[in-house]
Amino acid sequence: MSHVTLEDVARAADVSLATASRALNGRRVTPHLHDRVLAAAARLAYTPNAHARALAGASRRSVGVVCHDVTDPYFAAVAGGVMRVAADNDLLVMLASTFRDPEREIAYVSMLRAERAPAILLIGSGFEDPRWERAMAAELAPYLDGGGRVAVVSRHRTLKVDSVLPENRAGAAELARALLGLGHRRFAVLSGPPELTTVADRLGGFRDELTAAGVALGPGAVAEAAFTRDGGYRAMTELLDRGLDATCVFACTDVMAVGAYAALRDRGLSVPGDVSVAGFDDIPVVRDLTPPLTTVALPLHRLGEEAMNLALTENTGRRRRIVRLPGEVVMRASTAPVA
Amino acid sequence: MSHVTLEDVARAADVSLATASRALNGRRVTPHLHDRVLAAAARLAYTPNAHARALAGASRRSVGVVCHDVTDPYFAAVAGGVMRVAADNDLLVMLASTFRDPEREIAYVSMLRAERAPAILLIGSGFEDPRWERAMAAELAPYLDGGGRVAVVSRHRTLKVDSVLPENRAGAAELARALLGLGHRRFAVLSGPPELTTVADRLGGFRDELTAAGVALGPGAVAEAAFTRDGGYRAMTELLDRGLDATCVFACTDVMAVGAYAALRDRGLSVPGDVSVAGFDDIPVVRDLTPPLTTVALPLHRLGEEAMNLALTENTGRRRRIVRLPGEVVMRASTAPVA
DNA sequence: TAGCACCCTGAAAGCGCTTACTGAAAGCGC
DNA sequence: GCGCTTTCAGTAAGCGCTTTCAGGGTGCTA
Repeated sequence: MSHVTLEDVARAADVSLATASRALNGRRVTPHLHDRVLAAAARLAYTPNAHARALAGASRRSVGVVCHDVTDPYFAAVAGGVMRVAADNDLLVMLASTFRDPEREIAYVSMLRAERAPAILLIGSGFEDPRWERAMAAELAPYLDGGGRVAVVSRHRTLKVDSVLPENRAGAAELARALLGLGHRRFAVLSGPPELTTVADRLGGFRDELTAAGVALGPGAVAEAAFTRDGGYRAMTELLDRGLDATCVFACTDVMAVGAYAALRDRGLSVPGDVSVAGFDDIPVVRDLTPPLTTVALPLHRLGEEAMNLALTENTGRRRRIVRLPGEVVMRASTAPVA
Repeated sequence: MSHVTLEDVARAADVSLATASRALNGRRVTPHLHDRVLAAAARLAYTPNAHARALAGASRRSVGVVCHDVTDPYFAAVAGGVMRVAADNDLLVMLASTFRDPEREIAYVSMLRAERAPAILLIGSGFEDPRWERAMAAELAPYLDGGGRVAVVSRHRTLKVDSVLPENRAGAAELARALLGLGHRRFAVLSGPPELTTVADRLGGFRDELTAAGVALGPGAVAEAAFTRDGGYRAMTELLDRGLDATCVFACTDVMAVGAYAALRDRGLSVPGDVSVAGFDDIPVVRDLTPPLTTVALPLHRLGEEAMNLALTENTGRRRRIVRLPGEVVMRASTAPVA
């Protein structure tokens, strides 16, 4: 496990350590020596030790990212934006998937802190648990004090850091209007874990708009489940078992809508013949479903890109920066006018 | 950007650096001092500097992973397996998405080498380009010599490292048999970039099995495109434009099959009424397509998990380890018997 | 030719941590 | 009670690199 060190290179090139370092880092060095160092480095297959560099004070080209689940198409898309920016800037991404475990999320932030990553990204809805919030804030505070930058995507309001926020509430409201415009008056909702802020926003925006139009969303019309395909399946099935009395179902995420399609199909119901279905996010696959899903399209890649932009640039102002990205309702064939 | 250091903790606890270090690392220390150190560390919100630790010789808990595109459901699923094992072992994952750029892949391996990651995973088909192969081998050799571990998933044979190999050839052959069993005799194939080894294996296995059954795959029956949804769309459209003369289309990856569905739909053709379609991989979404896609199911999560297992354990033998994971043909409604 | 400014190179001081190694104190048998 | 082992805290030596600082050429001006 012995590595070629800068000292080896310097010796091979018959120069001092300092010169070797300078040559490799593109500082001014006599061309002659410069070439000799580079040749020696290449010959010895020298790879600088990133730890030593970091310790000696060189700035690190890395970024830490914590998300719920890389497997989920939503996060995969956002992560895609992150990776794109990272690749364009030669950054190393330290990615952690917490599998939606709040404890693990904090543990990972701690690890990233230990790595002295200059920036940390938190991707995905926060947890509305005061204890968790306090713990996370405590973890982040010294990091921020130490000059670390933090950016969050679609994250709880109470974390006072730079944020990228999809306009969940407005998007859901707009979707509600569009659905009302199709003549729907009886709705059902597939909701996610109530402690997630995203749920509160989307459900809230949707419900408020209905209320404004004089349409009520009965307590039995909302089913909760995990933000997964199977969660959507279960929630839809539950609604069906309760005796669904709705012409339109709103799934808080597209992934849940996919499960809902399956549940409806298994019951022999057709979309949108028997019931219209709408989702949220516009993950890549939903346009290829049959029927293509009506949804609120979020610029998923941009969520990741903008977060990286926040994380990579110093916040010079005194206030936290917030990038709001609007969603756009995309009407597809999964929603039909009420007969 | 000044951080709390171990020295600060030691001073606060009124012990020596060594004692502080030992206490924090769980070495034997008088309980009294032990508690004092831990209390001081907590009070100061101390986070050890991972670089300093690594430099001083502590083993690193990290793994480097390079894949083509985290956005792709196939890689997302494999990465999911990787992240799961990482989470269970408290490992930090340094993930790079190369966006299918061979140069970038080598550049990332170099970065990972600089990070002194104890293990590197290469996920996704290799490039059959001798120059690239040589460059990659040159990059890997000193890393392996230095005690680094490398594991690859679904990767070129010529890279002499521990590998996890989905049985592409056998899987494609089995699929071909199943399709022949349905009575199909005229086939078309949506193929990927020919320099990818995965393509060679899947196409080769499929074609050989047809040949063995006395069925030929004409040159015009194969369309090449990128391993993406849009690639599948384009390849399918191209086949259609050529005047598709097949009862069954084999898409080398499920993602391409998704695009093929769309292309067929746009031409008003039905699956499997007008043409049967089969894919490969069994990415999560294909069972929710209409009709659900016949495919060769690979244990995607396990690909990632097994690779991690290889990467985390020392190869004690002298030969490289190979874990072969078989695919299983899953017949769904996208393929029908020939009338 | 002497003097001055400049540009490069090399020597050396850390960055924050782990870990021999050293040494003191305590426990044991005889 | 003396010399032995054992236990555990402290001292200090690096890990590999960047960077400051000092010194020695070089080219210029006077």
